[in-house]
Amino acid sequence: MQVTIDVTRHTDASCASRDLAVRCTNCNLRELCLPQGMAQDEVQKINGLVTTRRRVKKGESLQHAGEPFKSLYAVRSGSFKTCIATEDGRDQVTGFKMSGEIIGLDGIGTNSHIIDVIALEDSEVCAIPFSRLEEVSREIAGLQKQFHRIMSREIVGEQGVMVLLGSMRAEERVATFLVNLSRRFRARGYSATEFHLRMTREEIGSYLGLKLETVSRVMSRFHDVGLIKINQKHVLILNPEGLQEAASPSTAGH
Amino acid sequence: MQVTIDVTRHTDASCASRDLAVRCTNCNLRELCLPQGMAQDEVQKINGLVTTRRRVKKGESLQHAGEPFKSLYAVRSGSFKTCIATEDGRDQVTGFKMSGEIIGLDGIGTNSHIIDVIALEDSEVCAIPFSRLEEVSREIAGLQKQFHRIMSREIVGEQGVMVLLGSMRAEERVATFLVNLSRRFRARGYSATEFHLRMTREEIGSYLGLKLETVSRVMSRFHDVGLIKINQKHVLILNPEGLQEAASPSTAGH
DNA sequence: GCACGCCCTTGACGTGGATCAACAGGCCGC
DNA sequence: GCGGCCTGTTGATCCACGTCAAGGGCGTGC
Repeated sequence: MQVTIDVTRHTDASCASRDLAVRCTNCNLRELCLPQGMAQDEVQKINGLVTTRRRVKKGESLQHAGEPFKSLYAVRSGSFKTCIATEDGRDQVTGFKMSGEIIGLDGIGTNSHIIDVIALEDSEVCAIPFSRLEEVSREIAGLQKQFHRIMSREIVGEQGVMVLLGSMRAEERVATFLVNLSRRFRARGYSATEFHLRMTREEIGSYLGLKLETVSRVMSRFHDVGLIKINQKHVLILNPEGLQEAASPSTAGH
Repeated sequence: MQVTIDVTRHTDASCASRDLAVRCTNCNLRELCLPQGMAQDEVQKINGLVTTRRRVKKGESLQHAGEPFKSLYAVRSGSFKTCIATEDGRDQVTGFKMSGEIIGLDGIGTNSHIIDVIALEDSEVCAIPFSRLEEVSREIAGLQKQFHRIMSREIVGEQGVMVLLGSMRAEERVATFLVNLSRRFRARGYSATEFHLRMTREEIGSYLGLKLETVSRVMSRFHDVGLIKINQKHVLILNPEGLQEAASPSTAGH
């Protein structure tokens, strides 16, 4: 009886058995996450970096704006939205984070977070104490390099969003969003053409600088012209090339 | 005769005498630039980081998208715009860089630049070979920390622009832009209320996600209601609080 | 199994900023 | 000093998206 219960626990918690829990070496996300591109022996040296796992229930927050910055988090499972609340009451979604992605880089500059991070589903993260990360990356050049790459890619990704917000029309924004999600799902071994949106139309709209009605309308239009099949949060991409084309119109135009 | 010429050179190039040229220790920008917040003895150790100065004439480019990434640049004098050209022909200004600010962080992730950087006036930069920066920051914790801070602030700054582009109206965008410029001029010891725009209306519009006509109209409106006095590129801020209020409306509303 | 609330969809209408167009001022080369 | 070009201003019109409103599907708790 006792035994049965333990086993169930291990199963539901995936590879959450105490010892393996904090090992990057054995993590199936290592090629998406912090250890990506690092040599095998280097990865072993960073096993100790992750001190704790943390579970965050749907709707709960992982970090709050204003809190002191201590740790970065690597998403182990589930997904999150990152939001900024401005002084004047605006609240905007600035990104969605999936497994293997790093959260908390906003806190480094001022030692306190400026971004709220909220779980879109029951999720789990690996906490990486930042002072340890800095120490270890002074010793392991591969870790240092990889951390710099991650920050730089964050910067580049945001520039992409700036272009989206600054110069794309509603249809292009939504198409770009779907293509981007599709790529990220594929990179994680999921279907690139069929997936479940974890966020509401309002959250998508906030991220894309559109109102939820516009997001809904554009998706319906894509559905009507046969680019996708969409039913509430379930998405099926019927014509990936067409969607890509809708995301950056003139690309295939020449 | 020979002597006279040398002296003139030194004057015009500011502190550009060969030895001092590459010294962060003596640079009057050290509290805005890479050495900011570092201990005196640490700053001495990074003197050697800057190997070369580079002059860039107005309209010339400092780096081009697609070029291999070798160095970061610290703006020594003058100013730049950073632009992304997307595959589908869009070209958007993603930022303006002033003295003390670091350029080139976009290249770290992929080892090649994705951003074009163009001088808005005759300018000068300090080149910081990135491999040297990584080496030295493994030895000097203060440099490592400061470099991480700079990257993090870049990320946070871009999130601010995302909020601007995603949820602000035209007047708020322009007001925010002017307030931001004002702060940066003040931080550099210039007047916060009277300055010269180095960029055109079109460049401002591209950055703010507006058309040049809209930028012009909004500025004229600000002029008419007495917030600013604007004549072509010359700006005089008459009512800083009012402008701040226009930038985030409900802030002072409660 | 029913009722409530949340999320999504769809329609009708309004508007902020884009577009199109004309013109004016400043700067540069000749 | 003059003409051409680039940049900026301003007006008239248009349209993409926002706003307002109604209704429907689906999950959840009692």
